[in-house]
Amino acid sequence: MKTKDQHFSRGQIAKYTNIKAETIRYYETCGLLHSPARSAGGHRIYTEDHAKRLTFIRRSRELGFTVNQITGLIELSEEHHKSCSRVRDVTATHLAEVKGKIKDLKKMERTLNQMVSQCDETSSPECPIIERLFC
Amino acid sequence: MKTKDQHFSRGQIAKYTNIKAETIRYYETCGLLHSPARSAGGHRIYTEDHAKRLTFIRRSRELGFTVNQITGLIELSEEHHKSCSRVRDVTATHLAEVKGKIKDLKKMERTLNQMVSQCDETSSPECPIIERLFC
DNA sequence: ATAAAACCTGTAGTAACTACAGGGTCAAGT
DNA sequence: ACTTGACCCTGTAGTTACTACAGGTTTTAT
Repeated sequence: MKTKDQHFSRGQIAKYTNIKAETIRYYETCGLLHSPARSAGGHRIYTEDHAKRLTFIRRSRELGFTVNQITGLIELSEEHHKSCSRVRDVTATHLAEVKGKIKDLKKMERTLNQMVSQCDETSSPECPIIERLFC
Repeated sequence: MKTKDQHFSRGQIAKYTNIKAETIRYYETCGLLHSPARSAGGHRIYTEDHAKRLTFIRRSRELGFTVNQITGLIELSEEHHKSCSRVRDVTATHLAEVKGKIKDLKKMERTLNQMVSQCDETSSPECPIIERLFC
C-alpha cells in the first residue's frame, strides 16, 4: 500500500508544481519543505509527497499567506484533532489583513483618480498633482 | 525675499514632518533628500525646504509611490515646462498598478471568505480549508 | 561642570524570493 | 567508453523601504 514512488529532479518538480526551482530550494532552507533524499552525486530526489506539499504552499502563497503562516497551517494540518478551528482563526486573521489592505489601496485609488482627472481638466501651467503633493 | 530660515535638528524635523528620524537619514542616502548643512560638531541642520520636500515624500509614499517614482516626480516638478503630462503619466501608471493589486486582493478575499464560511458550516472532522489547499 | 538627551556612523536585519559564479553530475548519443 | 550539453550543486549577494542596533560624539539643560 505504498503511494506511487515517482521521483523528480528539482527542475522536474518545478515544472510539475509551477514553482521556480530556486524558490523550491528557498522553501527547503526555510524549513517549509522537508529535505529530500539525494542521489549518489548529491542531486535532490523529490517524491510525490514533496509535490503535494509544494502545491499546498503555492496555493497558500497565492492567497497571500506568509511563509510563517503556512508553516503554522502545515503544522495544524498534521495534528489530527482539534485543529480545524485554529486553521479557521489563522485564515480569518489573514482575511482581515487582506481587507485592511484593500481598504488602504482603495483610498489610494480614489485620490490617484482625482489627481489624474484634475490633471486632465486643468489648463493652468502648474501641475495640480505636484501642487497637491507639495502643499 | 528669503524664506523663513528656520532650522531643525533631525529629531525636530522628524516630528514636524511625521517621518521617523532614521527614515529621514535613509532618504538622504537614497538621494531623495538633499544633504543638509552640518553644525560644527557634525549634526545635520535642516531647513524649511527640507521639511517641504519631506512632506511631499510622505504624501507620495502614502499614495503608494515607490522611492524611484518619487525621485522621478521630484525631477519633473523641478522642470518648469511640459512636465505636467509626464507627471500625469507616472500617476496614471501607478494608479493602474494599484487597481491591479486591488483586483488580486479581492480575489484572495473572495476565496478566503468562502473558506472561512465553509469552516463555520462544516461538521466533518476534516478541515475544509486544509482539504482545499491540499487537493 | 555634569549628565541626560539627542545625534553621529556603519552595519545588519526584515520578507520572499531571484540571480549569479564557479563548480560537479547526469543522460543521451556516438 | 567517451563526450557534450543540460541540468544540478553550494554559497552569497541583490531586491524594497525601511528599522534597529552598537559604540561613540555633541548638544542642551541644570
